[in-house]
Amino acid sequence: MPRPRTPLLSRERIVAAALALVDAEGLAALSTRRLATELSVSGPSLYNHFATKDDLLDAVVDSVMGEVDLGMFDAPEDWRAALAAWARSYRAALAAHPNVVPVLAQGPGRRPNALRLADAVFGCLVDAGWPRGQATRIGALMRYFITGSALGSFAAGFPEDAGVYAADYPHLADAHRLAEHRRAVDEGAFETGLEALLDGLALRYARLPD
Amino acid sequence: MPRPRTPLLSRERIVAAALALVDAEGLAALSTRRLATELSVSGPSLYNHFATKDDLLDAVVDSVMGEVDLGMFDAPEDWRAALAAWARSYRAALAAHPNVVPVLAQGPGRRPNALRLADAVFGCLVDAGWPRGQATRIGALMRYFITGSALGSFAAGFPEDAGVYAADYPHLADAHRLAEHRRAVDEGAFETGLEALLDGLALRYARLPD
DNA sequence: ACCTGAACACCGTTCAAGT
DNA sequence: ACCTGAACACCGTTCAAGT
Repeated sequence: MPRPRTPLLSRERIVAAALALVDAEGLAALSTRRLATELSVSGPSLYNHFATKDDLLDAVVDSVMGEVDLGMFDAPEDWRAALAAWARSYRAALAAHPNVVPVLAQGPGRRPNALRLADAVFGCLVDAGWPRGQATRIGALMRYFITGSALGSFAAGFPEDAGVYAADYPHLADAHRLAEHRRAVDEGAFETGLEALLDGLALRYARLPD
Repeated sequence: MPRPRTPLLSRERIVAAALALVDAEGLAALSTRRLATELSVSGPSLYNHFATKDDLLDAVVDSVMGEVDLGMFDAPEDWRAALAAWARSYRAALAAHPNVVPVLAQGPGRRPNALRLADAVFGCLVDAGWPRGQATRIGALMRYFITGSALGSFAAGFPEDAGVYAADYPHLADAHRLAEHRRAVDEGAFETGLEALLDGLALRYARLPD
């Protein structure tokens, strides 16, 4: 059935299926052949819509970045509130798709939504009076913290098997129970870190010469 | 030449070669067959020393974690200074091997050096008087920030091609020059973030009931 | 115990062929 | 323009065979 009158595929359909696959089974499960099967199509068909698998992955990543709200930068009350709101929106978008974070954390590359995000954050900080050099560093360090917090659950990274800890790691005696509170631990750590970070930055802002 | 009298391989030799390969060409370049060739051995030979490729990768990751200094936790003067020294040592170890960070950021799993590290940090905070719940969150948020900062250079993530930014991303007009200052930007962002984070945490520590 | 070659079920990608 | 099957050079892993 070559060349159907109405195309079987579209970039949107491919990206959606790829994201679903990565969400459900991880980055390693995304193969062009597997994805094609999922779309009821033969492997090479995808190459009519994307030049390479990396190209496709770029589109998947940028579709996740597109979910980040940037509205708070349109008419920011103050930089701290805008940054906090943006950080929470950013983290929520990434936490919904943790398996793509390693790719997206490599930097914006040429992905439009990633560049738009970087532009908005930097612009807000400079408009608020931060020197350009400092604004760059703050954009970077916020990204460090947010991507790091979405890269994988802290709590889920510890084995539930209590036997792992006994004797060798005395302070981790209760670590096997982290899984129960997985969500609360991760969310609490993010909120604590975000507020601490903003407090620390506010101290520096107050010291800025004007 | 099967079964030489002195073994051709050892776990150490394999891990060292794998790390060198990942450092030089990235995670994607690490294949069992390629690694075997590098070691002048046939592909399946590796399976005498590691059960699977994932097993081998675990050993590679833990060898990097082993480079992190934990000595500052032996007799810590104060939690803040110890945490700062540890964070810098941790980041330096990861920044030397950025390509393995996505793997290691998934959590400690059953890797001994990763568990030892988590144990030392948590123990230091609890000994300093932090409540256990807070100590857990601080351990998590520090890891978020440190792994995020080592996951990929912020500066290097922006294309050097100035044409990418023109018109569409007005605030990023100078982003193409980030590459020149790559190291300074990344280091400056890490230091600013670390100090801000610790300042913010110190504020909370001062408010702790005793 | 530790290495080998052969084999299996997979990959990403190219390309000529179809309509 | 958009899909197909065949083909190429790769994967991770198993296994029987060697010493």
